[in-house]
Amino acid sequence: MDRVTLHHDLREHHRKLTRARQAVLEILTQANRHLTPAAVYRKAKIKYPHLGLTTVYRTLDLLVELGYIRRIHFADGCHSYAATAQAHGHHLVCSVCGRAEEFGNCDLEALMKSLQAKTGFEISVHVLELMGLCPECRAKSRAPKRKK
Amino acid sequence: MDRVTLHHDLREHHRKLTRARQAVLEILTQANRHLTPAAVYRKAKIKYPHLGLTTVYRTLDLLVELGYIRRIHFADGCHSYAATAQAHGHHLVCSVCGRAEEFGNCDLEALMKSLQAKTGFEISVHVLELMGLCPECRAKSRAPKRKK
DNA sequence: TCTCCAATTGAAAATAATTTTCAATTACGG
DNA sequence: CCGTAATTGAAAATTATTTTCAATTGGAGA
Ligand SMILES: [Mn+2]
Ligand SMILES: [Mn+2]
Ligand SMILES: [Zn+2]
Ligand SMILES: [Zn+2]
Repeated sequence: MDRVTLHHDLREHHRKLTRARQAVLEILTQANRHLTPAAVYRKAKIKYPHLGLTTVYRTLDLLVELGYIRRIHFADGCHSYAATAQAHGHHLVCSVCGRAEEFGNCDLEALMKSLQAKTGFEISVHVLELMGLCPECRAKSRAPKRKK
Repeated sequence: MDRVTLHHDLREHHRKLTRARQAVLEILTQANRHLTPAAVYRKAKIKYPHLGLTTVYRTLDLLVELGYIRRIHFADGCHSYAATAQAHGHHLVCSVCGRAEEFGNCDLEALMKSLQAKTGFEISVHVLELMGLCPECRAKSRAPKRKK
């Protein structure tokens, strides 16, 4: 996941390691939460002022392709991104603060087997995303409301 | 799922049963596949020429809210909709023809329990979507390629 | 270290997608 | 039927995303 690995992966695809790419990945990796393209742009621009929004869009696509980040889907206001550490990871997202926790072991084998048998579909991809309250936001929401 | 049920559900929310709403739901229910807002508009407009795209967007939101349809997410070109028969249904989508097969019993209890314990998150919502080839498209893709 | 060139970039413009406005219309409880 | 809140669709406004293209840059190879 570090710069070296990225550089390596990029080389394999005949792509270059650029400041723009480093900035975008860095932002998402350190954010520990999901971010929209616009938010990534805003934050990354601080580290690398010359950055353009177009490049952010292109970079997000690239990083998804390489598996460094994943697209998060919401009921409304779709399209946010979160960093991934695992090759096959999913996210557990806090609906209040946006924190995105990665998890693997999405054990869907049994379900998929049974569905393949029942429907004849040949399943190749799955999208799994869990949403709720992170421990911190959970505590806050329980705490007695203060003034007003 | 029929008109009567819809009328009833709408009444509970102080909403009216209109031709536009009937047209949109009918299209999605009979389509047996996922459709983008624009596609729904195109098709529904045939049954009800006076229909406006704005209304389609509003209606899709409403139907999702009432649980008659569900939003389908794709890696790219997000945002399609598919009808649902079950209160808690997910979709198995064919990546070639778009056919959307509904399934319930998404048995994620064990996974969620384990994650709640491990992370402290209080999980309340989950998004699960499976993609692959439907039996028909599967057969076609296997069949020897013809001319050219 | 220097060269060369494919890959990359960002501004601007073009598109696509979605939402807001608002005056006219319609569903439906009474 | 009436009265009225809900709905509608055209047009305009916003937002989101993609395309263009000339200038710049990373990095493989000399
Ligand atoms: Mn989505
Ligand atoms: Mn489920
Ligand atoms: Zn939180
Ligand atoms: Zn198919």
